Amino acid sequence: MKISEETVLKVKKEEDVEYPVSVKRKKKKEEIEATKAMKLRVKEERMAAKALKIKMKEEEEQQRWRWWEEERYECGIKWKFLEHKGPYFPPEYQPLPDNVRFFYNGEHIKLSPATEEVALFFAQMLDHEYTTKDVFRNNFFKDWRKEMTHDERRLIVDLDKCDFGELFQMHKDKVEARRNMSQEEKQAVKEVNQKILDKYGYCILDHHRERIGNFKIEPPGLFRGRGDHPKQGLLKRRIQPEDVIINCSKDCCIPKPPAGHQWKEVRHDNTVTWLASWMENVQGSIKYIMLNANSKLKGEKDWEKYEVARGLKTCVDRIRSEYQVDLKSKKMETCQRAVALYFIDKLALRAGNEKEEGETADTVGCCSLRVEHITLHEQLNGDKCVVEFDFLGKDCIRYYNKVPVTKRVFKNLKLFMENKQGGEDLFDRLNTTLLNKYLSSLMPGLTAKVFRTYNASITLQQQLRELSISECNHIPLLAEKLLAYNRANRAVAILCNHQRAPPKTFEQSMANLHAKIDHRKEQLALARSELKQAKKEAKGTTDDKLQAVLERKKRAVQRCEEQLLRLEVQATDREENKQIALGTSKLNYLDPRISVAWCKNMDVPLEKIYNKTLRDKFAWAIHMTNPDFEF
DNA sequence: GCGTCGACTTAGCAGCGGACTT
DNA sequence: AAGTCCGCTGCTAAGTCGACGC
Repeated sequence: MKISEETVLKVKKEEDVEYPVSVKRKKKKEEIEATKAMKLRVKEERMAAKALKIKMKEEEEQQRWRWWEEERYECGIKWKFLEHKGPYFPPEYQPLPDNVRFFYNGEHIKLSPATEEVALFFAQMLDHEYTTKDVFRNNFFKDWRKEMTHDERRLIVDLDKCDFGELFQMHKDKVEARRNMSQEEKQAVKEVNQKILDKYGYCILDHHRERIGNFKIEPPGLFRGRGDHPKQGLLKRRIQPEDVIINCSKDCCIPKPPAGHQWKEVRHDNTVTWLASWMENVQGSIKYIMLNANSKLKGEKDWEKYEVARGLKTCVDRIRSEYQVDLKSKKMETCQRAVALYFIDKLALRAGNEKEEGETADTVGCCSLRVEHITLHEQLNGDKCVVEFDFLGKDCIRYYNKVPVTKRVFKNLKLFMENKQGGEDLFDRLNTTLLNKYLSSLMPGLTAKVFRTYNASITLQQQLRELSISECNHIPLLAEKLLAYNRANRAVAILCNHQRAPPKTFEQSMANLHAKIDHRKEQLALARSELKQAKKEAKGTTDDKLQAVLERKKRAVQRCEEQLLRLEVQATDREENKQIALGTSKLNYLDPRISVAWCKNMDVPLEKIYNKTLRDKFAWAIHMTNPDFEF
């Protein structure tokens, strides 16, 4: 500290030394030359980097498999050749050093490796809210005891008497150490990861190298369910090669299991898209290794999904009038089906499959709605026949909405709720199978979720049309066009109830942005007064210098105005987006061709809307879409 | 018909790293 | 050069929906 202060003083002193004017000038000139040269160099480097980027992009584009220009395989066949290296397994557990101790009831206990590993899973989560929940703690403790040796199990009988403090500290230290790694160390880690990716991250599918989505076996740990999950805290077992089924071509180089191990099975099923699978022990479901979203297999399916949704566009009117008629049906099943479909269509609710009680958190969709999830209001805030929805949907995200409905729907709902307790099903004669059977009879491929895709995409298209007509008198800036796009996107996200927790730093970053805006406003005021002054001085003269100054000041004001507008637009966008997640709809619900066509029409670079991942995923749409595309 | 299984899509979040600011 | 911020990516849980077996 002291040294640096002295240095600063010294430097300052040197600056103060009086040189003869000529020397000063020369020095100044040299400095200017040096900075000029440096700026040039930086500029050149940037240009070179840019050129390289463009070249890489072109090369990548050349190599891209244009599967959408090829003929499709016969129904059900997903590939003709598939070769891969099998999944990547997480590293084996490394027992703790002796100086990291576990205490039970104040007494140091050396745990067996298996017990210790599970203890560490818990210790690592101690700063998480999970570990304070009874269900989590009880589940963890139950499963932990299963891993213990006979003696450990006899001794360790109360989780509250366990002291994981040193394990927790070690974990925190490790996180800290990782954060503080030097550039070289970080680089080394990066290279190791790259090697793993190069080896395990790709497969060969019908002569093309395709990226695998999740090529890593999920590491063991404690199950983190969402919401009030009855199984939270249970031990998620370590997966061994003996648990894994490999799927690949008969005539390919069969992946080798890790040394000393064997696969559960190697099969050659080209009617499925997965490369490997295993059974997960917490829920008993099957997990898969599959291809990346930019692959042919995923892309073709995605394209098909949007084509089905577009198919709905041509018959949605017919379907709507049909369920309007069905609302009056005497048959309970038909009547309930009509109301459910009305909700699915109007509110973009999910289908709502039945779930096994006690196995998962208590969430519902349309068909599984219970009486307690809706409240009927004959009159609410000036609207008649209002249905108030309040339930937990997928991922325990709350759906809360007050919706005016038709008299008929309202009357039907009253009927469905008659003589029922809150915990009973609203649609007791309906389930998703029944609903989907009916839907597929109306149009091939039509299911409940198609309505979500259809309504999301059609909403985007309509909103883009409405919002892109500029309300102001100037040519819209890029930022304003993007705000319009985001608003259209947001309308969809709200429809589909795609929420997010407000970012932890939201208030702070908002305040920062407003401070920036205020600063910019001051600058603008200053620029304006300077412009006024310049105008005054230039008035009546033809002095070139003064005219040039005037022009410069004019431009400065304009620049300031634009920057201010850009910041204000950004603030609006961010504020409106506080609790809304745009990503999910962009990724899963919005036909990319709508966005691509809009970008072309509005002269907006696609990169402003889609990041690299999305551009790769939607390469098919980017290639085939003309500006006149209509969903 | 009904329940279960299997395959595949949809979902939010944590952590990381690169861009941007100071 | 260091610090901050924010978008991207990976992760994996949680849905949908058809097939299959009884």
